[in-house]
Amino acid sequence: MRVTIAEVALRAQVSKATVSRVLNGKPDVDVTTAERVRQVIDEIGYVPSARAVGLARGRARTVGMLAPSLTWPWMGEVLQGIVDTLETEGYGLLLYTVNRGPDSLSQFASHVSANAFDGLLVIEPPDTLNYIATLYAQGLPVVMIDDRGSHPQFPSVATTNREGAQGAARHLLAAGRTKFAVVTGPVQFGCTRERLDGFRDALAAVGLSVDPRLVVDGDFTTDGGTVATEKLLSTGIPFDGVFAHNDLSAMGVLRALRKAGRDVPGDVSVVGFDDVPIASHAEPSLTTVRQPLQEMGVAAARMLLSHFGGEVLPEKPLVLPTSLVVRQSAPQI
Amino acid sequence: MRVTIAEVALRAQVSKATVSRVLNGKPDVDVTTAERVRQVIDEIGYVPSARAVGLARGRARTVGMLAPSLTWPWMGEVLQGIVDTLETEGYGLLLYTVNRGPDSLSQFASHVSANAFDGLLVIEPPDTLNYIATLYAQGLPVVMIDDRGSHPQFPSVATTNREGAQGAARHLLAAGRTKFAVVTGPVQFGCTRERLDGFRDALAAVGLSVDPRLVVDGDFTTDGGTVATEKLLSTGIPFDGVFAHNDLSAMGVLRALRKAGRDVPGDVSVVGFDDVPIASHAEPSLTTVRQPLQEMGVAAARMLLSHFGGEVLPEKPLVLPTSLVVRQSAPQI
DNA sequence: CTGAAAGCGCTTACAG
DNA sequence: CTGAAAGCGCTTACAG
Repeated sequence: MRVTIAEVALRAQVSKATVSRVLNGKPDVDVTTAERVRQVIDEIGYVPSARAVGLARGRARTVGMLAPSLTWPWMGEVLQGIVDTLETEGYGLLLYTVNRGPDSLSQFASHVSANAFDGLLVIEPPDTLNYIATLYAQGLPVVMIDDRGSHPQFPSVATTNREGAQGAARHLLAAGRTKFAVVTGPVQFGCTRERLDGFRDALAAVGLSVDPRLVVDGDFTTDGGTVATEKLLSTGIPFDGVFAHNDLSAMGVLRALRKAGRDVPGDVSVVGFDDVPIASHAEPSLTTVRQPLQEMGVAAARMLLSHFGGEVLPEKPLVLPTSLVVRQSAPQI
Repeated sequence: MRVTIAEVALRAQVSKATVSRVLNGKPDVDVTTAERVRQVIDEIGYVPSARAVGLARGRARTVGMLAPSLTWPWMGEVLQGIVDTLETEGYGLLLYTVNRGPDSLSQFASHVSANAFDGLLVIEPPDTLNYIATLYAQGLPVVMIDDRGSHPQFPSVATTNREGAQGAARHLLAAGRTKFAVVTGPVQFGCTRERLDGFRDALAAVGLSVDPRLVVDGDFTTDGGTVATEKLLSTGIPFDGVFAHNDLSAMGVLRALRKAGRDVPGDVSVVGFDDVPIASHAEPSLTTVRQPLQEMGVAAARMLLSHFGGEVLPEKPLVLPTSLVVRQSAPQI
């Protein structure tokens, strides 16, 4: 049988209200009474029912997390940051992915309506930005981890795509590279434009530019990176530095260059973006612009928690800086 | 303001009890009454409060998941299998990791006591087997995803470590390899023993064996694999096939062999275990024993769900078969 | 400082 | 077939 607050009240010879006060650290409880209640609680190992507390208070002390996929190489980092942060405050994390077609999303929607969680953390599943915006407008606290430069109209945590790309360009320049190629991310992503712009900006600052024929669309996959590189090679235009918009693409770039007999970094330097675990295991290991994924998860979770604590959610995105991780594919000179 | 069952009852001109009956598909409701209630529900978009339903019924329709780390390369696969399965049945997943020291676990314990979830899925965090066993003994439905051959005294899903290792051995034999080395997993793990035994068994069946000096302890990390391989090479004993007990180790093996000037698979064939995403991106790509991670997650979740449906949890582990994935590091001959 | 009572939003015997 | 009432296990004004 479950131990309830009534049992505690009975044994401590007080009312349930007083037990509740002690439990929640309310003021105006006699010190000795409080002590007695605490003893009883320890003795019988009482823990309040999460559901009953939630129902009475109207809050679940639970956060929902919406993620398009759990198998992406960097998702674990973000999740880990989130879970660690929430657990510290005693909050639970309800995990949703919506990759089982249309009724998948409607099921999620019903959990929202059922008030299953107090706030939502989201990594944008395809084509759900409007939906999320609606939820936010309806009063659900939402913080998005903006991995693709969507710049939503609600609170979010992002990273410095532009500055990160600038850093990549400067690093390649410092290594003496002058002829650049770019394998982009999906064109519809904001981060793709930002990374491209940043890269070009830094080159322009020293009077250089990227030959438009050496900017090839990728799709953030390894195979896409391979195909893109084959296209680059087939132009016959020489290049000695490649900036891939994510690490998976960069892996494909490495593979294609190897197949073509180009030495990395001897003939060509390669820089990726993300710093997923694979990056350090690549051959050669990958120089890349590190996204602070775990920190972004932590920041998003903190934002939501402090909102529950009474603070307003910031309108502007919280932007955490990238950093360049130098490895063999584009070594320091 | 939240729409409640009372509102529906009022508009449909019935009692809350009747609305509840319609909601839960109970028999003995007049067809036209039921229809009227359903219309009102649709009209005002009523969704029952998860907390209130949970409190009244004593069940949360939520499953807890305890995982030691979310950043392991294969964790995403397992999680994805679990979440997909639970979502299909409308169950939520509460995610816990307990890697913030001792109070981390006690916080989890209090969520257990608070009845925050109806059942627990677990990938064993270090030294928690007894604790989990206690929870199961106290009546919490538990299913463990046994990734390390712990063979717990409660329901679990596992894979064929022994047979998988046998397959690795046979594959190497078929490729004409005769002198074998092994980089093991942590010695205290059951799966390490099973993989070692299986490998030896298959060799013994054709009258071969592994030189004991060529069996080196690894620790399931890439660096551990590198160190182990350097030890193997320093023995001066020739070998032409390496079986690493997981893929991360195998990556380290590849790296060390490359550094030592040994060609893979020309001089040495290498086989790993797991088939994590990195495996296909290794250079050369890694032949490995595939663990059906996502399927194991699905199976564990299904087991729990059918238990909620009234079935008893099976005492024996559910064992899903491994399969050999042949890539360049140990090609088919 | 403390208790009785109402309320959170449902479900479930019990009557009819 | 349907409703009134009690109950799930808490919290929170309201009195005193």
